Amino acid sequence: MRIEEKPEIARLPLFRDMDDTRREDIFSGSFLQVFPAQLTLFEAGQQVDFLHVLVDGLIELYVPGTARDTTIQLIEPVKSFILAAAVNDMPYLMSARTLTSSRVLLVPAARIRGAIKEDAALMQATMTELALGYRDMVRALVDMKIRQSAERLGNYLLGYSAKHGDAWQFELSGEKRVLASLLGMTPENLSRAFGTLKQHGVNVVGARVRIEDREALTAFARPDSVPADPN
Amino acid sequence: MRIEEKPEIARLPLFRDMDDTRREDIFSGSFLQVFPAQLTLFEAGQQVDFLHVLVDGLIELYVPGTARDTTIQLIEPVKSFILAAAVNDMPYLMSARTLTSSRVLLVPAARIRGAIKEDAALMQATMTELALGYRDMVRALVDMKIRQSAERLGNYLLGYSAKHGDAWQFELSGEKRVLASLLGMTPENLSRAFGTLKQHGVNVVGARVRIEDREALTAFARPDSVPADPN
DNA sequence: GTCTTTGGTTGATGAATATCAATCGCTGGG
DNA sequence: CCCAGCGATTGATATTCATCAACCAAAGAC
Repeated sequence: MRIEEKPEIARLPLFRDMDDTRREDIFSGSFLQVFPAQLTLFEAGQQVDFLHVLVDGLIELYVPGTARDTTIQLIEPVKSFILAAAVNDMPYLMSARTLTSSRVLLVPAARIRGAIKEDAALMQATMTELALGYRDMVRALVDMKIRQSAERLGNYLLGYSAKHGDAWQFELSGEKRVLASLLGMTPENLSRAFGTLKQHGVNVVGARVRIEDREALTAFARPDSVPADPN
Repeated sequence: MRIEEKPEIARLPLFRDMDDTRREDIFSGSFLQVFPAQLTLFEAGQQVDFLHVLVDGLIELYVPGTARDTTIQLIEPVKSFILAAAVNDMPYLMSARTLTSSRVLLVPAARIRGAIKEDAALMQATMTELALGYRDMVRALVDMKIRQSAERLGNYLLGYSAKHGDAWQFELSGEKRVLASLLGMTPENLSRAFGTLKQHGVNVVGARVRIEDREALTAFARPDSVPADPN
């Protein structure tokens, strides 16, 4: 891959501050690949070969369970994922599949590990990313423990809005069943949760969500006092 | 603090592989402090000044909520904690309190950050710790999402056993109400969960737990196929 | 020793969520 | 056009869990 092709990748927090020639070196050993929708990229337990960067599309990270999978994170472009496994050469903890047709940059994990040792800025960025990921998981865990389903949905919508320039209306990406799994509820209860939120300033038609009364929604969902890093 | 005082600290995965003189340098700027039980060490949102290493005692990390706190992790000696916040100079995401009288090594965060830049082994160990912490949180989240309360308790007991040399009997550390909060249930339901586990090979008297039929417990609790890192 | 406190347990009840089943509505195929 | 298929929704019911209240048991105060 040539770096000029994807300046957005170079602008990712992970790669932004590192040495230019070293970044180009990393990218020269990487390749961009297109995957169709509903394709499993890797499975939990497998050996990690690549750090992944989603350039375009939508990816679901999930943990396969005997009865039913549970979604851990939805990855939207442009974002790197499974950094934790890649930098430590640990087996994948989760599986990943495309939800829509996606373009993914595959960066050989060994090359990343090598570059981290050489480049202080990359190392710092890696640690920051790992720490942010950790904090995200703590937030998700607390969310799951202290809030009930409609509140979790409300918080998700507020967070989604905040990540997209405080948009007051937007389209949900992916199927609602995936969102339900991400939020730790059944699809049936997600429907009912949307119903509950109607009384708190949220209007939903199909995948289109309108936050018509942000204040009411905020009062209902009681978001974290310390908001998540938007990145 | 002099390094000879606490060789166990030097043997922690985080510090084990780093340069000896640099480690001594870090420790020379640190100090060991004794805290009584039920003392808050720091609160969520505060500025991070120290990386903490629990030398002796028992620490609870929790997220304060409007209605009720939720316990995220119990720290047993010898173990470092809040590394993620310390290395990135982010505010604490959780609060910490002693559950018993505890001795804690306080390592100035700035000194750790400086040493990481200089010492490749320390850097590698830091990244590994961060990644392991991340994975622990993912596990806890999945546990919360896919298992019900008695199963979570069963898994906790199996994990505790595994961490302590596959002991088939042991004393629970800390109050049961804290364990209940850690496992995301009320104290009442923790009692009932122990009752349920009686039928699956677990005998409990007070804080003493005996796993009398590990196979039955395992069958009931269905632990992760990929077990957690014991460290 | 008895009393008081505190954490734990037990039982009764209600709320939240999952499950099961039926139906709706869109979309693609013929 | 009509129908088959699939995701979403709605309703009825079952399960899990929290809440509220009473009680128990161990530990400390006096």
